Amino acid sequence: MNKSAVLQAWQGHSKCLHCNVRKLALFADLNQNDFDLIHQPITEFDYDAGEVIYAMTDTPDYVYTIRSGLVKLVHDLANGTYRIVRILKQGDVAGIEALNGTAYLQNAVTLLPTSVCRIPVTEIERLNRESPRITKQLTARWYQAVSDADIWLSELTSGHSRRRIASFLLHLDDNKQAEQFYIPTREDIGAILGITTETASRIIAEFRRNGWISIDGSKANINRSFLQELVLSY
Amino acid sequence: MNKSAVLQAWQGHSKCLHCNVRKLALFADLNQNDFDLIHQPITEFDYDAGEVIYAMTDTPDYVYTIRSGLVKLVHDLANGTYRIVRILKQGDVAGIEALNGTAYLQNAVTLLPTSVCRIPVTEIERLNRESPRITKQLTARWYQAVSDADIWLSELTSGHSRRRIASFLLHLDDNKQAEQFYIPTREDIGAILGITTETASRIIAEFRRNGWISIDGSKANINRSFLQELVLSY
DNA sequence: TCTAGTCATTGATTATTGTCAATTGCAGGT
DNA sequence: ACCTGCAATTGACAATAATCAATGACTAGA
Repeated sequence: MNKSAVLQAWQGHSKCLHCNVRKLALFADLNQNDFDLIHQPITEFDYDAGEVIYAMTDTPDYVYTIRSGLVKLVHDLANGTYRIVRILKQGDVAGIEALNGTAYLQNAVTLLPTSVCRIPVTEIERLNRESPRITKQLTARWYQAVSDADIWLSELTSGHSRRRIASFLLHLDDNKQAEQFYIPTREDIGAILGITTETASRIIAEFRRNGWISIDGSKANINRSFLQELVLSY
Repeated sequence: MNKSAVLQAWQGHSKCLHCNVRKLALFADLNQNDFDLIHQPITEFDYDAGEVIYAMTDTPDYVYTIRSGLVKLVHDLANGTYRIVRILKQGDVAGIEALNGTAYLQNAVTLLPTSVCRIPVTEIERLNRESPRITKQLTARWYQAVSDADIWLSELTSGHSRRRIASFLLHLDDNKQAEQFYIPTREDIGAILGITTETASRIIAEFRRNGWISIDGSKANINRSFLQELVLSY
């Protein structure tokens, strides 16, 4: 496992206000006065790909905002396998369940080099008591988590694996932030869709032969129409 | 579709305070003063089995608390099939996503005769602004929704169908509120686990022959140890 | 009690996926 | 350029699940 670097730790009001991803994130609606309410430091962390941001066994004291990069939420199963329940991108919140004080529901692991802001739960609770402007964003973030979970559950685990993979690729394409999107390893795709690595590999290789997807390393482009047709017909 | 009956509509403070399922529900921590803040009526509805409490296409103006009965959240897929993403029981909240104002994420359909309280979103928002006591419960309910979705996603859609069914039966047994638990139709079990009706039927019939489950109509009992072993080994 | 309708079960067959194993491709380090 | 190691792909075969079809069981009404 690689080492992570702490870039900056600051008293909330100094830098958050001018953060260039804030408009996407949990603090989108806060103003100068709100930031002055923050007592504990908000810390920025940088991770290499494959590092653990938090584990299920960690005390749930922080919520994380993703500044850049990509994060998978990994649920370990009793039989030694694992499932990936969501992928988070810039502006998304990881570990919002810490606000309930019980436990993190999954492990958060970076897929790419990733930068996050670590926000103490105590500060979010304080803001929620003393400023109305965080409340709407919190509701939106909870909604996002439930909505994503439900969509993954209903869309990505239904039908044959060919349909699931097509559906997942379309989902990645919908959420891409550049011309290409990051395509996970075949093993991770298997853990997302509930199929084996080999099945994932076979079908993606087939899509590639069909010209429905072009892959260069971990970047990919798709031809949406063929995949959309496949999703509907199966 | 059957007809539903409105039992009572009241100004919040009069009956909620003495409601016998309140301690389980969203209003668990509220006091007399909090109830006095409620302006719009909270209405109790009774449904027969198979009725729709709300549909995805409805305007998301209400959150529902389940007083008794059982409710399935049904996500319709583009290809005409459907998936069940959760089952809700007494004390659970249905439609919490209405608080984000966008849309209901699924259709809520009763599995048994069911009684609910319909709470206007405006009243929850008012309470959230004016009383701190609802905030903790709201967080807990959002957490519950995310947690349930993630558990269903990771535990119930992993492995072969024999394992999934065993896992689901254990889940039902964990959440039972009496000696027996309600076992869904084989079609619904299929829609929950992402398998066909026939496969669900075959495996449950097999479990029955093995003596791992006994079924009387829609009520069932299980022998946990055999099923637990199966979940771990697969 | 009889009957229509729905749900559950089972059989036969095909299609899909998992499993085990080998090979190929590719990136980083020397 | 040459290893080394991991990821991706492919093959062969077995296991599992879907599909199509029929039968049995049960329930609400007539």
